[in-house]
Amino acid sequence: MKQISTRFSIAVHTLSLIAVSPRECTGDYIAGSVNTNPVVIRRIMGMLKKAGLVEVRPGVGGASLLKAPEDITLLDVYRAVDVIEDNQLFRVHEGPNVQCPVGRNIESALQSELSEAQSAMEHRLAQTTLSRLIERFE
Amino acid sequence: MKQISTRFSIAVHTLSLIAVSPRECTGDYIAGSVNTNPVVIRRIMGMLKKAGLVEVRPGVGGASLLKAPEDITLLDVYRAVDVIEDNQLFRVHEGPNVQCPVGRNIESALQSELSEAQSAMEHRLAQTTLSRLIERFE
DNA sequence: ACCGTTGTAACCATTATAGTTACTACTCTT
DNA sequence: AAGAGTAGTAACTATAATGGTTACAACGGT
Repeated sequence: MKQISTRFSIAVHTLSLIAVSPRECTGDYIAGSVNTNPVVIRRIMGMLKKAGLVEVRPGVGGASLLKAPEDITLLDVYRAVDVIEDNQLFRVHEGPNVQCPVGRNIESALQSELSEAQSAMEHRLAQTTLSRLIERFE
Repeated sequence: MKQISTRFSIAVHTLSLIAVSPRECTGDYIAGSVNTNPVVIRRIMGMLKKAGLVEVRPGVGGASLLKAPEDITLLDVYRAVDVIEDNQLFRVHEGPNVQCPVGRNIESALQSELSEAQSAMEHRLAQTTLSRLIERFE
């Protein structure tokens, strides 16, 4: 199957780097640490900017956090990079046969359970802050 | 982003139908309830069979559960249909720069947090049984 | 004015998905 | 023995997300 995009892990990497690094972090520098193309980083930075997590100095270059690392959770990043469609982790097949009792009810019955499972995952993501992550490798 | 494949929800639909239906469930009948192509159902049935959840009578047709609905959880189904690759919900970017303290440590630091989040989701799936689901629409 | 940087658009190769057609193998019924 | 209906699979297709790439315009400091 498809997994959740590396956009998420790259975004966490990027934010960690900005938080930790003493020097100005340009897109190229970050790309060098992540080991990918600078455009990939710029795309992700655009999402992080839109989410209000970072600001970027255009022209001169360099990014900085808009929130303290203690106040950025993995859930914030996960949401910022728009990593699941329509905010629904599980996709449910559409148009089941409404003549059938199963077909008629499966969607709502499943959705509530799947939402619970998704929430459990996201709740756990919300418990890890960026500061907690970076303290492991400073 | 990509979401988790409808294979999962179709598999749950299929098992529910088998559990609920008084008549023999052929692939074509299930496909009619799910509203998809019979081959899609047969493929999923193959996975459910391999996981030991159902048995299918070849030739004559019809499927039946190999476990009681109380003993089949959503996690069992989710695992059976092989819905995430390598059993890792989150994909982490590969080959970060090991010269960089962030690049060197991000993978293991992230992996442990992401595994926790994934486990939280799967644990919640394990709490819902097929019987609990079907009692809502019998 | 120049240079390095950011912000995008456009394109491409790869991959998973889900539907479809087609064919073989199997079992029961007649 | 033959036929009808079903399961099992292979193969092909269209669609879409991903992640990398090139190219270029806009911006700001030296």
